[in-house]
Amino acid sequence: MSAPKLIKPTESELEILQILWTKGLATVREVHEELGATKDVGYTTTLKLMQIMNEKGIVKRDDSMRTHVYQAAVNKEKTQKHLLSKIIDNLFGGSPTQLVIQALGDDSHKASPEELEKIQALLNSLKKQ
Amino acid sequence: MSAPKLIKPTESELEILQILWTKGLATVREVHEELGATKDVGYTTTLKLMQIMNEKGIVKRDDSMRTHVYQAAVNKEKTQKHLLSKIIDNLFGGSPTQLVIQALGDDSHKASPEELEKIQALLNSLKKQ
DNA sequence: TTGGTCATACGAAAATAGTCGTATATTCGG
DNA sequence: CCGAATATACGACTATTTTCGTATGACCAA
Repeated sequence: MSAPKLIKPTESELEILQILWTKGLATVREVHEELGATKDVGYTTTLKLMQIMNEKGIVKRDDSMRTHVYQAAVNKEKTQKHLLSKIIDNLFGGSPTQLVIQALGDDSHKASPEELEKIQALLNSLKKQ
Repeated sequence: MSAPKLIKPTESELEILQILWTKGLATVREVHEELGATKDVGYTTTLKLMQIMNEKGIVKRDDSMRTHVYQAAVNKEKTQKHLLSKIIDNLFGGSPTQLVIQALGDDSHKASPEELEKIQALLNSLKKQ
């Protein structure tokens, strides 16, 4: 067995992870500027957060240059699944169905017809089993 | 407009809310004993938590008796929806579809055929719109 | 009535998370 | 070479959450 490594990123860390998952590689400044689109914090705050994430092993960095380059060190799908599992237990009493129903009924995040088809496809394959 | 009251229960508060949502009415001792099934904290910890929740308006209590009786003061579905919405943004980049896909693929929380039918039904009604 | 049990109140320590100021080093244009 | 801009390191302050010790009062059985 390799280390299971149950990571539990905080909310701020999750915001940064999202950016890294999208960009692949990024400097602190790049991350900070993208964060600036939604929140307003100082540059050193972002820096510190990313340093801590590095210590925790959530991100990796290449510090061979003066400007360090970061990337996510945790897998996106694994992290999502892990956190979601917690939420299913914590918020939906262990029932993923309840979660799915609430999610699909969320008016502020409507799913497009194409997305509905994706879900339908997945549903079909689950039914077969 | 009535007060929107955006409540954001912490994790511990959520554990307590789950119990109250299920039981309807409960004393601190009852909640604490049910909590004891999964975690191990002191009685006064549970008490304090519930007192704080009362101050925040997350729960209501009847303190006309020596032993106070608590109940949830926030709606279960509304709370789930609200927190889920945050998670969709925070963890799934705003895509409920991605969340649904991960949730349905969670091996540790399998959905039964009946539940899959429920989801199918909801999916059908969404497609019609 | 009195001691043991059980209840709430309350203060405050401990743990976690987020924020930023300041120091210091590197880079680069002029 | 010099100063402005930009980079990281790091300590410390703030806020929030979780935890529990202790005080105090009510209740009850012997």
